[in-house]
Amino acid sequence: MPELPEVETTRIGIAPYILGETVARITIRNRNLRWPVSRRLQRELPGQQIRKVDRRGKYLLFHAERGCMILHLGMSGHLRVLQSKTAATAHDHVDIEFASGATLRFNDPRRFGSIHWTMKDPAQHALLKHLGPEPLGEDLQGDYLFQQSRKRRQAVKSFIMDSRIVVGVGNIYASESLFAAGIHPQRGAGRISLARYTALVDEIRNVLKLALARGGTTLRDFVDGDGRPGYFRNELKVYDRTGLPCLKCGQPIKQLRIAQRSSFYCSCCQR
DNA sequence: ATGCGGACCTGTTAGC
DNA sequence: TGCTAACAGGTCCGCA
Repeated sequence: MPELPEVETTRIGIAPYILGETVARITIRNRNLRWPVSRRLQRELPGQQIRKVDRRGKYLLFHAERGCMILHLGMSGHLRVLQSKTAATAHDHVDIEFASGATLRFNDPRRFGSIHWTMKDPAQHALLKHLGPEPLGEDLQGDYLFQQSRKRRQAVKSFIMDSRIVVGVGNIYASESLFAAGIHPQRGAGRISLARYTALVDEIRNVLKLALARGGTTLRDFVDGDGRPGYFRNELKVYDRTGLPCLKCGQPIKQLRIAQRSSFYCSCCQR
């Protein structure tokens, strides 16, 4: 479900309801997410106020007074704020209940998501420590990608989806930004010029920003913290458009698998 | 060191 | 219509 725009849409959607609120209780119905939900979270977060809701890559950071809850939505995870008592349904694994009566509910059918608790600087957490720069910040520049990619034979699509290189570029937006930049997804990362990486960085930003403005992409089931779908699906130029005419040249969009992920491109517009 | 495949899960869809 | 296989928005780990 979520790439960076969906995670950010979720953050923006839920933050107003939980900022400044005090956690009253945490109910865990199924602890077995990608990693077991820590018992320390359940023990230590109640009684604390949520001071800030941040995002790092696709991780959401809930800063409390003493400690930080780190949450990843995985492939199918979803957060909602419920204003009143609502019966749990299938895959409602964790509830963070607030003194106000509101509940932050984590639902995740595939359980690829995870929830962690740290009392240190979350940036030093093992899962966050080695993350690359944010694509919407100043640190991501064409020359950075150019330098990092030298001597790498890996497909450029896998390269930009590597969170150690840059965070937040998932399978949809990798295909979309490579199309916009006119780069073939299978081209070796080390065989792309500085000028083309500069163009690619621009397109990664454009695609992510537009997706964010549309509230993310809803393919099947993504909804934001208020239950609304995202509308970026209407803007997709290549993703899931196999066989349909390229919107630039009219040739049919092609599909191939790169590192076990479906990849979409136009063989005429992308080299 | 880099890069690949496998693994973790359930739900939906395509194809026979 | 019903069964089965393939696939799905992520990413860590272990092995070559």
